[in-house]
Amino acid sequence: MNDHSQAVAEGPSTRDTILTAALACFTERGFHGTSVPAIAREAGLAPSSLYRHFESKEALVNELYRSLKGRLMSALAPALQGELEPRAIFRRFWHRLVQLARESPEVIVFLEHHHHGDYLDEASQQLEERTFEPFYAILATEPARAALAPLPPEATMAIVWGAFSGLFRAHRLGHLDWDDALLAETEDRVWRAIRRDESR
Amino acid sequence: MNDHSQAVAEGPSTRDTILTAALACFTERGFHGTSVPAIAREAGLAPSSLYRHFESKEALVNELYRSLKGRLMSALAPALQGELEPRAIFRRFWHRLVQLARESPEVIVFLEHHHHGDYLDEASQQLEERTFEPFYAILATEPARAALAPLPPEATMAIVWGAFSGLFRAHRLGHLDWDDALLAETEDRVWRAIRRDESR
Amino acid sequence: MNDHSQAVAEGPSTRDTILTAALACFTERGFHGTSVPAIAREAGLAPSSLYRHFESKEALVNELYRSLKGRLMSALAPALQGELEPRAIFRRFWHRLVQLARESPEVIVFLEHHHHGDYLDEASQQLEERTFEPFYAILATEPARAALAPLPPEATMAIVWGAFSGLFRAHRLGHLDWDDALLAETEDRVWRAIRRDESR
Amino acid sequence: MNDHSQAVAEGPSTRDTILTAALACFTERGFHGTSVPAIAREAGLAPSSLYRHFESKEALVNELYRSLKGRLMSALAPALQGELEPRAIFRRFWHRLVQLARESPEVIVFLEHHHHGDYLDEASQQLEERTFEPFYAILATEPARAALAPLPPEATMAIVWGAFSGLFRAHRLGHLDWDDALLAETEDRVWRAIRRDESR
DNA sequence: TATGAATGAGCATTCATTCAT
DNA sequence: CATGAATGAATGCTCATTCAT
Repeated sequence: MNDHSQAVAEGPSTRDTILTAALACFTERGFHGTSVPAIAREAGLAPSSLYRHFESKEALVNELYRSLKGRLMSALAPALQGELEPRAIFRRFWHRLVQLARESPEVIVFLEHHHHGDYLDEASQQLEERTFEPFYAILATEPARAALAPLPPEATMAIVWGAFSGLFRAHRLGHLDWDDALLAETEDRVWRAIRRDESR
Repeated sequence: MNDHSQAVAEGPSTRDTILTAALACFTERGFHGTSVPAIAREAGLAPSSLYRHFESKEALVNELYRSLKGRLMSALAPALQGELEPRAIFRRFWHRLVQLARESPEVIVFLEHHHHGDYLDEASQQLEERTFEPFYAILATEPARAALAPLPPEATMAIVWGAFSGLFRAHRLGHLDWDDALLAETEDRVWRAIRRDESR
Repeated sequence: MNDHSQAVAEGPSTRDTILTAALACFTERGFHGTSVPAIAREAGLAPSSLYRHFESKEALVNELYRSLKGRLMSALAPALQGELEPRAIFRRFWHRLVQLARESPEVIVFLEHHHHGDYLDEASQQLEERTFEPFYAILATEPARAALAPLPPEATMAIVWGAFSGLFRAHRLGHLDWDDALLAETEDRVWRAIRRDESR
Repeated sequence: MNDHSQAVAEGPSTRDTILTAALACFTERGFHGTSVPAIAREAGLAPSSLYRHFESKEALVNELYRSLKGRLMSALAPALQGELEPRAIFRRFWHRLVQLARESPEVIVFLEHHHHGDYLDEASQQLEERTFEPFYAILATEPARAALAPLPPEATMAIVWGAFSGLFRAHRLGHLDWDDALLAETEDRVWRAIRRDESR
């Protein structure tokens, strides 16, 4: 059951320690504001040791970026499972998003801070494009078109994500207490922005 | 008419040249990603010459930050002049915002990118808080409370600014053509998000 | 007469100080064995100051290489002026070479040590090819062909330069006192190696 | 016939693999230009594994240096066996040298490149001095003194080795095709440089 | 025997800044 | 006012080496 014969309580791998440290640093100060020694310090390693695990600082952000995009995508994916009625999908989408933001706010902060840096490689940039692909696919379906305002899909997504991001930031800065009531209320509000007028 | 006795066609002051160059650099690569030599190059000066006009790189961002916050604030201020009916205020607010984003997108990009960097001094941070003060004041008035959804003012502002910011970013990335029709449509959409249900 | 109105006794330019320091270091330890801080120390500067004068360590070696190749070439050039009889040319060639080796042995050491390093750029490598061009041209003339052994020109040059280089090295290591007598004797000896048998 | 009881087809020992890899690297880039990881890569080992076989990078060059000096010395030794007439000795000496250069050019390149590096230890440096000892001994004998030009023995050796080295380098760079004819011709030429005038 | 992990020292280079001119 | 020269500090990264496994 374990690759050792004894059930040792293994701590996180060095690699993961570094990723966690890097996430903290990049989130707080951005890519250029974070030095490799700073990450190493946070991880409790010598700077040179980072290079056994990552080829370069750039390779490190990219790895992190992809990993967090992955977490975002898999957090959102279940929103498309179950009842496919637009209103329900949106509700699940918003709830998943808020849940992720509550559990792992650094994921959101990092991703908001790091899209389109020139240090992101091709793979990361392509991933960026693909993040919302399944949702764009849904937006193109007939039921969705019937339920939603006749906006370009990108505009719809921009409003939703933008509103979420604005609320998240206000919460982060302590301006807003994002409790369940507010969560429900804002979800409803954003839905009103994007739904077709006569719809529920 | 001129501060010199002769009517010389003066270009922008060196100081302004530097600010413009710095805006371009900071907007593209962020504070930590921008070096003083890079700004100097953009401004057509020697790096050392910058220090005749600004005490340090930090002083420069702060000055720039305040100047651009000022531009944002004075772009929005007229939204509060004239008819004070909430719907109308919001319409003017949104239109002013989009107009600024069209004319000087760097202002928006810079401000979105640079709030809450640790290089911002006390004055800048206080300015950040005060940006929307007059609008928060309006939100507190009776007519506004009657017209708008019963959200915390910060939530209302977060939704509005967030949606705008999301649309702006999509436009910047070429995902969205933000023409007048879309401007009008999105304005209406965001209004629906924040208005009290039964209101227009 | 001077670019300043006063006849100031100017020391060598910083640039030249660096080149001299670099020559000493590269000669003693080679390119890879010489660190930029070492050169800076030798030049009495901070390491970072080197970069105001040279773009990189590589740019520095290349500059040095070209400069010393130039000194070698202009030391040898006069060997082709005056009487063009092969024996006389060779004598002048050898004397010039030895004179340079006596006055500036580092030039010879450096050039012997640094041809064909992978840090030499295109320009330097082309210069390497051209060093002996005028002498190859002479070797192709009728009088030279008549006076010299029927060897490929490259073989003739290889023997001459090789013998010189061997003697120079022995001298450097203290194995040989290269006085005028030995100079004359070795010149005669090398000539015997390359002359046509029946010639003087 | 084998040091194991079974007739296993053993490849070269790891130690030899390392020496071979190191030879290739040092020959191409010099001591300081070659990193331990580079040697390890060439040898198909992990860098740390080198230290099981050699105490340090310096110990490795020194071992290599001595081994190759040994190969040079034993390649030349037979030149002193058989007929001891100076002309014949020289001919065998030259032929042996060229043969070694053809079979194992890296030996020559390495030795030319690595005499007198400061990383050579006492033992290696003493070996350097002793390389040509038997030939210096011969040069001191009566028959040799009678047959050779009255040059200091070091000068004679310098001319011979230098000429060889020059020809070898020209060959390496592709400037010269060192076939048997040229071999014979150059041998004759160098002999003419060092023989006493009236001798054959 | 071989290796993966780790690290202190060092390297080439850039940066923000100062200062004499 | 503008600059060239200079520099201490720091950056991203590599290296030679050690050690536990």
